[in-house]
Amino acid sequence: MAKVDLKTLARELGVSVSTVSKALQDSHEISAETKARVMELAQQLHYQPNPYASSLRRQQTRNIAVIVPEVINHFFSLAIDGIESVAQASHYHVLIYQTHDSRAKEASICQHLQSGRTDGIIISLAAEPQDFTHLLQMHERGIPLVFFDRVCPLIDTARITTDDFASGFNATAHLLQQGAKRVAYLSLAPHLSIDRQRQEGYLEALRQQNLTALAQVVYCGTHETEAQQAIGQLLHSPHPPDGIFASVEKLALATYAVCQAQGWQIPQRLKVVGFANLPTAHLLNPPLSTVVQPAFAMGQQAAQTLFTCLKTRRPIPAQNVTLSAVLEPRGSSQGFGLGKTTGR
Amino acid sequence: MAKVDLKTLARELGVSVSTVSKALQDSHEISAETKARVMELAQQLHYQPNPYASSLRRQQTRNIAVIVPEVINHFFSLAIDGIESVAQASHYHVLIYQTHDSRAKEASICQHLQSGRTDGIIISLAAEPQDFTHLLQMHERGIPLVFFDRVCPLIDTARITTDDFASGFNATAHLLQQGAKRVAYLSLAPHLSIDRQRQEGYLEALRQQNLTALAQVVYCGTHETEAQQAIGQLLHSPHPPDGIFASVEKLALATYAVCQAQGWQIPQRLKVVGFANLPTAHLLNPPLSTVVQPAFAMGQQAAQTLFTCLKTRRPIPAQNVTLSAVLEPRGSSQGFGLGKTTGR
DNA sequence: TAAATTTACGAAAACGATTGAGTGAACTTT
DNA sequence: AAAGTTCACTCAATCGTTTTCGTAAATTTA
Repeated sequence: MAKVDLKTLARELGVSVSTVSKALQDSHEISAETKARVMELAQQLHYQPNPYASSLRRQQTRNIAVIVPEVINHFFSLAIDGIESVAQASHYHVLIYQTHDSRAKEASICQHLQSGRTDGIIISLAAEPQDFTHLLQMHERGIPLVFFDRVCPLIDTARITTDDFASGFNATAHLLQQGAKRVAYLSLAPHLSIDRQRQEGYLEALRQQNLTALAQVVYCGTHETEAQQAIGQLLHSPHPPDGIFASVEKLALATYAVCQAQGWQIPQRLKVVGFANLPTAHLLNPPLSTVVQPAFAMGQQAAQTLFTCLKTRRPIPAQNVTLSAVLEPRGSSQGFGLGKTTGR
Repeated sequence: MAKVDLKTLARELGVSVSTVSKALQDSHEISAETKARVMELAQQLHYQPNPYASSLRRQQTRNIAVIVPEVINHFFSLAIDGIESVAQASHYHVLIYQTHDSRAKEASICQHLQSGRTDGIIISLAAEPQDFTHLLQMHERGIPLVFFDRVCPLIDTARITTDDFASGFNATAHLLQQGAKRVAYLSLAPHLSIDRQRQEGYLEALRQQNLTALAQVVYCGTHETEAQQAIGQLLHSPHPPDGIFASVEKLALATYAVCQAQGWQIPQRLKVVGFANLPTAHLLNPPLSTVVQPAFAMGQQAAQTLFTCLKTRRPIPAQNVTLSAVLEPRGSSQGFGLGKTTGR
């Protein structure tokens, strides 16, 4: 089948290219009759306007970029799901990029996106120690930017997050309430916005119980094996913890793996709570107590924020949108004789 | 910061636009000295060619589309991971679309992609009963198409799959070997390529043990709650199974959920094997025996196939690439006194 | 040294859609 | 009925690159 463009339609109908173009955009300068004729032929020949010609002329692409550490993380794939849903409804197209938590990759991706390939960017930062020049550069170029979850504090734009401090506090308080005395905090990358805030919440919960002296923050990094090593060492330290608050899903699972390998009973010997969006949390052995972020809604929110600004051609306002995460207590943090936690 | 295009560079350097363009492409018609001057200024001003102008002229976009049922399925997110990795290395950009298993959405997405927004498409089909006209239309228009996992048998192009028949056979044989007598097959959508083949394998395994009479195929659909209902009914039928082979991850998890809710012990009362790419399979209660597909490699393979054809501007050859899935036996299918299955 | 070739660049026409300005004809208005 | 409006189009420039063709000058060849 040959390609069909405006010229094709125009020739076929015996009118000019501009008439066809305007008719398809329902312009008032075109008569109802002509519009109908144009529309019909367009339908019949399955005419689709070339988005690149259109982009070039209009200076907008209807593409957005989504940059995340990795798509195989349930939190991020849920967020992408949310973004994609809104995008499809708003007739935007979603480009996906992964940083694998590398700053260099993140920077390189941003570099490429300076070209105008997208109308805006939704990003959750890589864990690797950062300078933010690549982001600042984009911001200065006026490329609309929306952060979610792992945000950049230096750039004044929209930021969609959850209440990490409160979640950190609640998770830790819950562990203490269930009878844990020595709760350790597993950190992914200490300079990451979410990590810092969750850690602050954790520390505050300890402080309120005068347990600050027992605080223990363990840096685990982004690599599975390193994380397991760090956790293994923690369990074999002179004063091992009896509770663990994992700041991210990966670390909660690493804890399970280490405990399984070394025969530590959860929750008898070690109570565990972790941030996680696992669909299998309640099927684990034991069911994992989680802090669940509304990842899908965050994605939707981020996309919505971006699209409304794009539509009105206004720059993104510097606003923080905070959704709440919920603590779902399950078997992995269950204390004994101290009241119940629901099973599910 | 003002936008910088070829004209800017040309003006600044006192040469023509075409010279700059050619210099940046390292054309032989430009002297080494001029090239150097152009390159330097381009670097300095962070020049990025406008991809849409370029696409328009060159008739290729360096975008590809990936259409999957949903990104929050570990199999698909792993595949996307693989695709994105190859794409980034090959300087392609990846557009993501979800069908949520709806034929209408799939058709609508395909309709939009006729516009030339992408150079090619990688797709895994929606589960909903299909006619394939939207796919045939794209194929006729000459849009390069690569299928993975859920393929379309009617279109002669590249198909990346796993050996579903063998996997179905092995999974079923394993259940029988572990002592199950009555193995049921949980089907997602009977007209789906993968479902049919896995079912064939299942039936063949029963046949070899003269158990064809006990075959039981249960259609569960794509909805979580419907699936759980169907499974619940199965367990309460006059002759309930003592083994279940779930054709997809979702159904394996639904089985767990139903068993947990109704107190059926796995594997004592019901042995379970399912296709799954869960990172938590070994942490479930009990650990889930899985058929694991090399999702990442499949994604890579699909992308690689597409890119090499795009590069050589040849149409996609009609080839089937079959990778093998591996059966990982765990606690959920463990028999007693009939030999061991490894733990992990 | 005249002719042929190479070198290094510029002019201009695409790619396909959008859009402001221009244009006859039909229709109002006074 | 002359002047002004509206209607329904067409013309042509434009978006930023790419690429073919043309052409002076420099270089090589006969």
